[in-house]
Amino acid sequence: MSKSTEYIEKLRNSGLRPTRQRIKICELLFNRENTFHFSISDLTKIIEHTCNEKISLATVYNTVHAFNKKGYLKEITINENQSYFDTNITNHHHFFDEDKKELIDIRHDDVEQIKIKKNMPGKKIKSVEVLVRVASDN
Amino acid sequence: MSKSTEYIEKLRNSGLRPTRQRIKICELLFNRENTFHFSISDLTKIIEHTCNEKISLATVYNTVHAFNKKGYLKEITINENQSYFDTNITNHHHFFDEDKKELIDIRHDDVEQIKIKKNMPGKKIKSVEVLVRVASDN
DNA sequence: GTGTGTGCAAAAGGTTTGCAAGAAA
DNA sequence: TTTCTTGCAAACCTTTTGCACACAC
Repeated sequence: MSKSTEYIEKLRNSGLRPTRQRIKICELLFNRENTFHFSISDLTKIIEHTCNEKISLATVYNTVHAFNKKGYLKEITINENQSYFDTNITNHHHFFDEDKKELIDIRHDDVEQIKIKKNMPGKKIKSVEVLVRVASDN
Repeated sequence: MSKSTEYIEKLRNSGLRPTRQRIKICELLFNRENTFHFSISDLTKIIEHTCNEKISLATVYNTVHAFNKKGYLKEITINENQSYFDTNITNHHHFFDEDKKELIDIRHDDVEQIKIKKNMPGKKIKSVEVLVRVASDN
């Protein structure tokens, strides 16, 4: 089965119509060896550079949010005045390189079990996110 | 020594001129029992409601950033499309209540030592931030 | 008086929205 | 044909900027 057919199925299975735009974005995001961290503006630049087909900004936003909602992407929590997303949806953490403004995955196994000795009555823990900010030694 | 005099000293000691605006913002932020989490728009609303004196938006931004730089405030990392700050500058973590969109401090002691088994060559760890997202049980 | 800080309005940057036209089912 | 999706432009919100005026020292 070709990648493209796979994406069409994937979209259809989650109730999203497989449009040209969504398939293209699937290819750009998920046809990769490694985890991919990106902002919407990163993604639109990639779209512009890798294809003749143009996708409107609103559609890129729609699509990324739809994928996030369906669990194909994970939003990353850093304060950089714009949203970042991650194609690695497994439970893991991040280094944030303050110099290069770059995110690096920390495998879940590379962080020892985090124990919170306090809880919030009536509330359930949805996620535990660790962000390790790093910068040049000097 | 009155609170106000205290703030004047504090400002002067860190090289900030004690202006009317800065003193007022000190009073609103630091004259509190508990930790205070806020966005700039929260703070401007408070200024509007608690005093006749008006402070321009640009000055609020300037002041909060100056206080952050001097270490009187700490910026909090959550993705809410606007910056949040914390008057608790000690090393600690947060719950984020997804229902009420509210931050709650987790004392440093309430989280067991976080060990990262991997490191970034040539980089120094600046901070380790844990965000625990919680939501209603049902 | 000198240098810093403030206020205003404009601009910038990211994101959302409303709506008409187009594509999928 | 019905429903969902796209594209565009305008609107929105937060944050930053430039500059003249005011204030602290």
